[in-house]
Amino acid sequence: MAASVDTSNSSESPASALSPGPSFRPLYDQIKILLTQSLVAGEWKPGEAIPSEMELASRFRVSQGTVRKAIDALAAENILIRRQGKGTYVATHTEPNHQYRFLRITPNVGEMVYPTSIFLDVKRGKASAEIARGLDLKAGAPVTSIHRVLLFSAKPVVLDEVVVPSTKFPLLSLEKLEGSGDGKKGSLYSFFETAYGFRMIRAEERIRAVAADAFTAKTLRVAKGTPLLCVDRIAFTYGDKPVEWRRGLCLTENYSYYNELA
Amino acid sequence: MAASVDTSNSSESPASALSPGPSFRPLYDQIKILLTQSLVAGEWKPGEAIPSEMELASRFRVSQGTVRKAIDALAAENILIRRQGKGTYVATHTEPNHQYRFLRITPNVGEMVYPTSIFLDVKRGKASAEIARGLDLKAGAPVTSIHRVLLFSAKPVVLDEVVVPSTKFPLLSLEKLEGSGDGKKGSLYSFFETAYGFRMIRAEERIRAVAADAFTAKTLRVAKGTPLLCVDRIAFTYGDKPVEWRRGLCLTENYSYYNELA
DNA sequence: GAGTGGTCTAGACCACCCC
DNA sequence: GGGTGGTCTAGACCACTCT
Repeated sequence: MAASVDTSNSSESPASALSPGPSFRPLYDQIKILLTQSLVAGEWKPGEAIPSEMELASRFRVSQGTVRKAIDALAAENILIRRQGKGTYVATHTEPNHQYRFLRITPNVGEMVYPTSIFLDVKRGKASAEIARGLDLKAGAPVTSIHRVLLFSAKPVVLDEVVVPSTKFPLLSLEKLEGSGDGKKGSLYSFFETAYGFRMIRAEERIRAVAADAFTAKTLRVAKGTPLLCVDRIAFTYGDKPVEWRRGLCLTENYSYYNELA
Repeated sequence: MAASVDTSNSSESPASALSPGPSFRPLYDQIKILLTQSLVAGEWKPGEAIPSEMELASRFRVSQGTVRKAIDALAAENILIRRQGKGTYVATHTEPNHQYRFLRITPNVGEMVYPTSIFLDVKRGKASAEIARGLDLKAGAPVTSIHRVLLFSAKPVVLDEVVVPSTKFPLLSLEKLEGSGDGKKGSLYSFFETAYGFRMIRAEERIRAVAADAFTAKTLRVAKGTPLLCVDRIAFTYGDKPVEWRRGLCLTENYSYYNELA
């Protein structure tokens, strides 16, 4: 117990000796870190409720308002979800709302439609230099790659290659992917969460335009050389650790990549 | 004065009769709206400081904490900027930090580099159906379009077409664009702000892959048919009013569109 | 030192959910 | 009715900037 906080916020204790030092850490920031640690440690699992603000306040020996501000920050990052009158929950890709949180491919016209997956194969191999760099692995480290096609309104639109470190995702196979409840429908992240306990909280993407090669063209049923979006993604879990590398080749005839700039 | 607020927050007053009605508007939300109105009315101009939290609190007859929460929201939307010890300022595209806030084209490797503009021409014409829809105009309304090339490290990378309603941007010409202090360097939005008082606060983009046509290919010095990113953008001012339509054709050999998903 | 934003507290009360 | 998040207040104190 007695998990109280560094209330003596004076000049001492550089904490981790980085840049000259902020030499000042707001209390709510320390609380936020403690909450994140509990999340990483698995104290509260995705979908579960965390303790009430009052309880956390007394546990950390701060006021409710301070806990509140810490939770606000985590909620803004989509790591926690507040539900008035019920409690605060650990976000999960399993819920319908958050199933496709990272999906930016949308129809050019009409209502949103969500894709279904067709898995082509699952292979084990060695990380290329590019992938090793992105996933923070040694070059040549064992990785597992998944190939799939995304169907929108029953038509093939995206050819995906998904690469994860084999050590973190053991026993990954076609059967396991298709056997899982949310195989065809439901995002991969939902599967990663339930099957391996990895929750993705953030991702970075780089988009380029490329010409379809023979295989891709055939898979997406277009002419070789057709311009496609090439979307490279790195996804991160708690603690900003990269876990997944992904390359999507996307036909943008009837769909496009939507983005809001603020 | 006496600009006080609807403190009687009871069930009455549907305000604008939309969905069944939230029938509850937090005080800070009303304050936020009042602040936005002052912004729209030009009471405080881009770059200027707004009154202190204390002063606003007494003006609106609420506590400092409530004003604070309203300002927090506007700061999160990049509409206001807080500076500890100095005051709260109206955000502007003029400042170096915010000059390229909406620019997502970044080098594949190495440090960020910012583009310079070469203006090709400025023409007046009528809004196409697509543009009229995007800018919320009548089809055929008078519009002014700017063509420019963006040079990164002195090499042509983007061919831009920028369309704005002529009524809102009168007397727009090549000379005016190039004569302005920030003609070649500096974003267009900086120019729009100083020359016409329009500040862009938000934008929506749709990205597709296309093949370069003859003119574009020549301009970007690549082969006709080269795959390019086609980035369509609509930019909005205060009150979410669309003001600018833009289409950028982007060579993604050494540059790519970067995006963070959270 | 005066003024501004930033943190923290303690307590009252409201809106929502579920029993 | 009791619990949870959400709003609002009033006041104390801290950190930063400028003069």
